[in-house]
Amino acid sequence: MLDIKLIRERPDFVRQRLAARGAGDEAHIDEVLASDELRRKLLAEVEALKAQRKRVSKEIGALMGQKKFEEAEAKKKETGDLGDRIADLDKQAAEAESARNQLMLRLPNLPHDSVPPGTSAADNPVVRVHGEQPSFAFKPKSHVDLCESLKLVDFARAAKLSGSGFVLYTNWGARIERALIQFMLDLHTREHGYTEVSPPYMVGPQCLEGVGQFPKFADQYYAVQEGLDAGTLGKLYLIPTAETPVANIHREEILKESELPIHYCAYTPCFRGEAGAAGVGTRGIIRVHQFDKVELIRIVRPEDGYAAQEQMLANAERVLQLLGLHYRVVLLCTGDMGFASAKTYDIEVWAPGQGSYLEVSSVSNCEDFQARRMNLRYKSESGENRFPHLLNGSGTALARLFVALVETYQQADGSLAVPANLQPYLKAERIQA
RNA sequence: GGAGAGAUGGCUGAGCGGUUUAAAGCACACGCCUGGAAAGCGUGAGUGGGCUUAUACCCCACCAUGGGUUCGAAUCCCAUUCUCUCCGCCA
Repeated sequence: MLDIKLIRERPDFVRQRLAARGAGDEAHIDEVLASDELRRKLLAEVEALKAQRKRVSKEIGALMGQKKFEEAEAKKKETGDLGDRIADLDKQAAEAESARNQLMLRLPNLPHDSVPPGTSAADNPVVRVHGEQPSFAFKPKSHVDLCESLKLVDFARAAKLSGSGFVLYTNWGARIERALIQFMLDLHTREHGYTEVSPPYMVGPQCLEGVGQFPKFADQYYAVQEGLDAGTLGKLYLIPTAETPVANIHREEILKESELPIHYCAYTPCFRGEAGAAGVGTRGIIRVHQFDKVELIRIVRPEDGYAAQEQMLANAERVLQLLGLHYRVVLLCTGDMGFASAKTYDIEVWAPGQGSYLEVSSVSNCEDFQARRMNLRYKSESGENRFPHLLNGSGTALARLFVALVETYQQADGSLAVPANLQPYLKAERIQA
């Protein structure tokens, strides 16, 4: 959520930054300002009436205490219709506030100054490239074929269980998945200073609203219903990312400045409806309804936000470096950034069988956008309550990492070499059919 | 799912229609006292919003949440949520 004071005081600046996203959100600023002004006008009116009611009620109390009942009755008549007028104005003010907030919840974050202008992924500058595309003496196969031949994934039976877009990892496939999760959690907790948490995989809608997934993108996620009780539908949602529960851990709290920075990492499965995405990259496990991910979250002081983002990016890159994978880092342009983010880097890993880069990590600084939505604050040394910066980054997403790993380490004989840093976890140097 | 108890500021905890402007204690900040500290004494201090150049005044709201009764609700009524104890079911 943007700061209403900023919108009031610098509406042109806000419009200009929203326009940079190219989604037309700047058109709503006038509506926000109108409902905000109406709300304040109504508040001034109703609060004056409440002050009056309070004063008279106190006088009535005093008269009752002195047993002057007749005078008290007279006073009661005086305030007779005050209650109704207050109730009416209260309702109007609440409606104006609600209208303003509904609009505000649908406004995305303002892009940071350092974000390049652009309209699509084609405009994202490459920040750096790590390593080189591996060369093969043979034509590298797709992970789909490798998973079939090495029996890492059973696509047909996954579809039998859950329909398309789901993965049944089998035998070494399941063990690789687990090894990767364990490897990443160990790296981030032991070497990068994150505290591991294991959150619920279902959360209430306020958590999705807190990080900016609701209300605008409510059609993207799985709502849960308990048994056959339709009344429970929408009380809980399957998490689309660990960011949803973990970033919300301290919602509505006032932290001490000395508690910052907070670093969390979490493994969770992620569930995404991907409405409207049918047919797009659906072959294999590149785009699926359920995938695993190790997520990094930081809660930091505003002045530390952008330095923390660079560190998080480095933390995520380290995963790919240790696995010996070729990747590049891109900086998302204004038109390609997510709703809540002020600045986002993507890490794209090379998948030789696909002949393309796959997004495995997205590292965002949401500044105070999410903190405002979830009312998360910290008390500064000087005693004022401030909104911290919230950062999230994948460290990294599985499925696509699995694809890159399998396609990169495939051998001429159809077997799979295990990268050195994964061998202690898999207790194997090579996997064959 | 059944029965009972409960939810008050950072924490503990009183208040159960109108001198409550939410007592008191702990913790916190500042001051006095002291050689320094402790103790003692004094003062201050919650959150959000409105008005405002203002972090100054003043005003409004907030005692789990949402409704209701009343001139007036932390207090009475209803619903909901959550916590605890016991029973049932259960990995």
